[in-house]
Amino acid sequence: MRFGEIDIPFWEESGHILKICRVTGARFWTRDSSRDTCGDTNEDPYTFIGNPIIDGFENTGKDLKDSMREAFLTFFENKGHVRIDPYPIVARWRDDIHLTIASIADFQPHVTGGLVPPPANPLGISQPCIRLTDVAAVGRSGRHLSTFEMMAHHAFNRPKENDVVYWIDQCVRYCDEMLTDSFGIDPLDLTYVENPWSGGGNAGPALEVIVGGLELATLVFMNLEEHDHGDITIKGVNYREMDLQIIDTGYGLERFCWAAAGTPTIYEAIYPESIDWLKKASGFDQILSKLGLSVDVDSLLAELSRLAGILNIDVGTDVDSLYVKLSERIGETGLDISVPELKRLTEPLSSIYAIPDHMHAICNMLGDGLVPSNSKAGYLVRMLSRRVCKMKDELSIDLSLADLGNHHMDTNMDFSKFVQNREEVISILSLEEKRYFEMLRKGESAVRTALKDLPIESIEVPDETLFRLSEERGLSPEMVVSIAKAAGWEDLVVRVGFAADMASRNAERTKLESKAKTKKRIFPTQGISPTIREYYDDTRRTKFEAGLILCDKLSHSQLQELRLSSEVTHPPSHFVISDRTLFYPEGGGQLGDQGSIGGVKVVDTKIEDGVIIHLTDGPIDEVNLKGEVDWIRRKQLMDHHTAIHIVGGSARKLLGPHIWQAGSSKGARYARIDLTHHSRISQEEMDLIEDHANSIINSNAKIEKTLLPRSEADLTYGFELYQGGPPKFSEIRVVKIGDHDVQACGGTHHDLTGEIGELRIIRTSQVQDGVERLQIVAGETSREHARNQDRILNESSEILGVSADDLPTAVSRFFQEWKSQQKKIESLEAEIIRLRTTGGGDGAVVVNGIRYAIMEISGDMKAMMSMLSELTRDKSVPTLAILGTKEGGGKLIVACTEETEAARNHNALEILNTISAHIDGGGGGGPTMAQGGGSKPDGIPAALAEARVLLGL
RNA sequence: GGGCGCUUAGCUCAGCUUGGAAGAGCGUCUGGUUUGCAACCAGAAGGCCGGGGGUUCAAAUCCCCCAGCGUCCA
Repeated sequence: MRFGEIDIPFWEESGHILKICRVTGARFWTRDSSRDTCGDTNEDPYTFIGNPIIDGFENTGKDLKDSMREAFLTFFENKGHVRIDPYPIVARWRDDIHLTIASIADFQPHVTGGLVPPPANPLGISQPCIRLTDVAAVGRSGRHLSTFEMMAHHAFNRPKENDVVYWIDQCVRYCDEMLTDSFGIDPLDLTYVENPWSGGGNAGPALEVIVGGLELATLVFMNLEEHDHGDITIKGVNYREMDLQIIDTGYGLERFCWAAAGTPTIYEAIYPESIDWLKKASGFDQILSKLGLSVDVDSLLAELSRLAGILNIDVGTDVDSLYVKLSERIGETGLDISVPELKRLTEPLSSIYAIPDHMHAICNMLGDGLVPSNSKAGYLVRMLSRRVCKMKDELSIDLSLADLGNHHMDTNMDFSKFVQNREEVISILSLEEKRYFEMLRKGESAVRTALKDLPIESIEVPDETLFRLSEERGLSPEMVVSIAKAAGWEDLVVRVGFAADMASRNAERTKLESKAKTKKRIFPTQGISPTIREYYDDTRRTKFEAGLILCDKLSHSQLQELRLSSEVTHPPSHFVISDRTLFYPEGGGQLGDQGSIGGVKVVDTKIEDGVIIHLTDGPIDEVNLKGEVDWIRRKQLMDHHTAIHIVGGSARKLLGPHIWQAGSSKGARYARIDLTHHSRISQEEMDLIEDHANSIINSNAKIEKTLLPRSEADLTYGFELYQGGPPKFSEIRVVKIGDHDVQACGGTHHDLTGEIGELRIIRTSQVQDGVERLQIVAGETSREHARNQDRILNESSEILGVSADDLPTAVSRFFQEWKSQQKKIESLEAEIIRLRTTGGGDGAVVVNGIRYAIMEISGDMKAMMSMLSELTRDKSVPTLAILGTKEGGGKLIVACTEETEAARNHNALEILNTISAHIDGGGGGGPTMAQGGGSKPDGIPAALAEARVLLGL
């Protein structure tokens, strides 16, 4: 049997026969001996529209989803599966994806990698998921969703340990029984298509479960992992059998609902109220009646949905050519509609369908405490919000994004389960809409500037311009064209196929970027067992003894790859590895310890594969080492680290559950913490957080550090634990500060908060949109900071001769005076120039009707320029002026009155180039105006003298 | 995480490609005009061209670093 083929006793018992699909060539199993397509081809239209294939569900919308989910979970509970609560939609336990994209994602990589046991085995779950790869097709295809729930039953087997819950045969039996018995699907309608699955380093056989042209579920039997010497080769990659073999199923809740409701599109099955509401708000009925279609609208919609489902809409699909195809296909069914008519109907309709879907995703993400941003997961909420804003504007709906949010939460969600409160979600939506309008407003002038050289009668905007406006300003090609039309370019249209080109351009770029960078090993740590870490036992101990394992010189390339922090004052020359140590290696944002070991100085400490590396300023020649950690530095690092936890907890308490740690750094001089927050943190909020944090210090709360198994830690504290990022080990070190804050953390902390003394938040800044950085000093650095501030104040006020209290007023007064005096000097200089130039000025002679003004003046380039313009402006007095100044290394200007004898007879640039040699300089300009400078100011008189000789004066 | 862009008058923005006297519109002020106006006419004030380096005789303009803001992609 080849990989991917599935032959189980169930097939024969239940009367399934193996067939090859006439269209796709796929192997599939069916009970229907007359069937010759697998069910998922472009020749298999939906059969359930207007004719539900799932029985027993009368309702629609949220109620339908709730009862469908319950039916699924109950079925599997009755089959011995434990029901598990869904995980958050923001996948904070993973660092490879931002959002939960499948039920199995909940258990990756820790459970699927065998590091941690599953929460139950077997288990049933309905996991809300978000996938944005096909977001462009949502609302158009009739079946695509960005948010959906993946219902699933999972089992984790270890066949080598004789621990097998169930495998392929039993899994298919469960599936088949549920679909036919519980949901009343006609067994003859069911097909199981063999379609092996591989991805993310794993692979296995899989079955797609198709009913009525719709893929209702996928059953994956994950039993292979990538391995260089594996004996199974798939697509050129070698795989071997895994110790852990996983039943990974996925049943589309919304698709079940659709099949049970039989509505024209999936959207009407799950968001019926929202769609009716949006149709009313947008006057969709009027749009329809204006079209004056001769055909019945409902049957047209049903037909559209069936066809749009078959026509594959992918990212980058060219929508225009799709319309042409769609119109042709509808024509074949006897309905007559032109492409423009079709567009006018489906454009607003697809928005009405997509808005509830997008709002569902948005509310889920915000409810989970996600903050909109211009990068990472936060960008995904922003992108969806902007899509909704745009669709809503195009529909001319007089509702705000917040209105849509309120309606959606009322109609389609049970918001009580979310960490974020409803008011906060609404205020974030209002903020996002404001930002959207701001972007549009700024976009208008950007479009005008970008198009200013484009002829007004143009039909197309250059591709490059559209790409740039889209990437730099967030303006889609449609927006650009509509703005440009309003500004005068009335004939513009978006080039056919442009969207597809832009998508493929992005795809191309992404491909180039995805060259995986693997973390390189810097030190020869292979074969060395992990160093025994003694710094956790007693955080106050500074002296220890250890045995030497390895000491070697640091190579040049090692030094370069180390990326030492600025707190490392001496460059290291050697590295030392011992069997045990008290030195804390850089990790979790806390910098490495310093001190001494074996008689040499330790300038920094790193860790690689559990082996701790002391970076030293010299070699070690003894085997039994004595080490001592620099306690003053360590104490300061602990002050800062514990303070960061306290401040993070305080911010969370005061600002809300959307506050997450987005990064942190703790050095000896100061520490900082990056927090997700939707607005800038004000001075008042900063003060409140500081006060709250200091009250925690003053309460002298106990700091407990305990080691817990991952699953136990998850269960006890939830995902809030992982502020510092996804956990990497099966055991979690939990640092709990009284009742204030609890986090997974490997850093060194005090035992009591009072040991810090005091902390101060000295600065806030924005790292990126949606992420605020707080700079913190604690303990000794806090006092140092205060002293330093005092010193700056004292020195400044001493210079001005005022008291520190009067500093702001004094500085402002001096600045004002400085500005007005500058003005006065300028106007006085101008006055002097006027006086000198009226009446010809000194050194001016008139020859053949041309005035020659050649003189040295005292003043800068600017003064010289204004004098020059005084001299050469008046066309009734043709003038050649040559001015020089000794300032700035020597400057020369030559100019003649334009359009006069002076300009016809003389070339300013030639004169300048001849005389500028005297000041060792050069210059440039045109025939009527040239300027230059040099580096020998004393040559100015000689230069001017030569000019006189040159001109024969 | 990876790009790209922006920062110039109180506000909105040109100018940067190709270095050579800092611009427009709106707003403000003064004067004129008008029954009236989001009116018109004439004039004026208002700029560390984000900060710091560099190249150059000369930088808003070219190069590097930093900061703030925006945006796209993952």
